[in-house]
Amino acid sequence: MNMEDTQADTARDGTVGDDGPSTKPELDLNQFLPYRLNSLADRISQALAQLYEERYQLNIAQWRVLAWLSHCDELTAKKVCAYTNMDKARVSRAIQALEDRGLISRTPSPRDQRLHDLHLTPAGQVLLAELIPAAQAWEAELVATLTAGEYRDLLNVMRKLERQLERIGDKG
Amino acid sequence: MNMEDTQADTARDGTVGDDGPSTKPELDLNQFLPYRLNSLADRISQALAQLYEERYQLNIAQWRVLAWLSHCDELTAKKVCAYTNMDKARVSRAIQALEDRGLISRTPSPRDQRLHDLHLTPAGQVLLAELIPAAQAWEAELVATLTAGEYRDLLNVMRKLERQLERIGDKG
DNA sequence: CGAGCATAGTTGCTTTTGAAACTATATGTC
DNA sequence: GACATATAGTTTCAAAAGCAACTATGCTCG
Repeated sequence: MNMEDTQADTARDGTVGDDGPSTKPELDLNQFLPYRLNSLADRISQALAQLYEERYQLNIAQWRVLAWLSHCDELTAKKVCAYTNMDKARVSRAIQALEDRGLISRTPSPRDQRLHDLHLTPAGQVLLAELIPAAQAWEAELVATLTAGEYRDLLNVMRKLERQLERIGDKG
Repeated sequence: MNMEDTQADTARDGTVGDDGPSTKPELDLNQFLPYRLNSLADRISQALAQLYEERYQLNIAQWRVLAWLSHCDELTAKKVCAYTNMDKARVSRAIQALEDRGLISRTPSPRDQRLHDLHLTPAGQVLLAELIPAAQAWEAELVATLTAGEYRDLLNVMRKLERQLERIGDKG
């Protein structure tokens, strides 16, 4: 943070002549949305993780499986992959860990033996009955300084970015 | 997505009597800001990464070091850690890789032999002269659907969240 | 000055992750 | 019905990441 004696910045307007005609490109990551968004999301994730990591020994993949299970009545590993954009190996390991701990059960689907239907066990339900309100309370505190309008606009803008991202990704 | 024959959902309003008085807590991750933000940031990062990974064989840590170097005249590994919230081992390895490729130089600071001042080599400058405009163009396309106001508001809200995050983190 | 503490950066080690190979089940075609 | 192909999920293996120990330098206070 000690910037008082950085003098090269005086050339920022490109008026220095001896370095060629094209102004040197600079990227201020603090003004660069992908970086800022990633940084913010990282910090939020890390802070929230304390809720489920320390208190319940869950990693983020396990937490996500449980959260999806809390409001999906039929869930498979495949669906978790699709919903969360996580690798199937990662999901597989998360599910296995949760099963080993007795938090979820895994039954082969009668319709298709390749699929395994996931369900919360009573123990899992108990855990979530504690964890979900805590997570919601934490989120409420996080957004406490936002007005209702700001919160709504934020979600709208995020939706816009998601759509635009798909559009960009499609055409390359 | 095939939900037409999931019948357990009929109990969603908590009117089922035999499962206790407290309504089952559900967490819809799609309405949960930490998840949504993380998901969006992940997708953006991943899409952007194609710019510097495929074309320039840079990973995200290396890209960040270069980007900071593009507008910091004095940079050390320590500062990169502070700015980017990355682990110092990760930063150290990124710096080493960049030096091995001749994109940056690393000179012990004359003031303090523990510090190493980082600088772009000409080769590094050439690379950035290509990469930075490409990254900025990509970002511009990403935010193309946002109005100026939406963009400004987004950054403002992100700043608010960052500040609130620190406040929450401080008190636990 | 010198002993003890702090700091910048590197290295070693363990865990986590992701890509790809693999298993087992299902489907489609002839 | 048999063969080719697709899909869900697991396992294996190599690369990446994080923690902690370590090195080297600098600082503080007696």
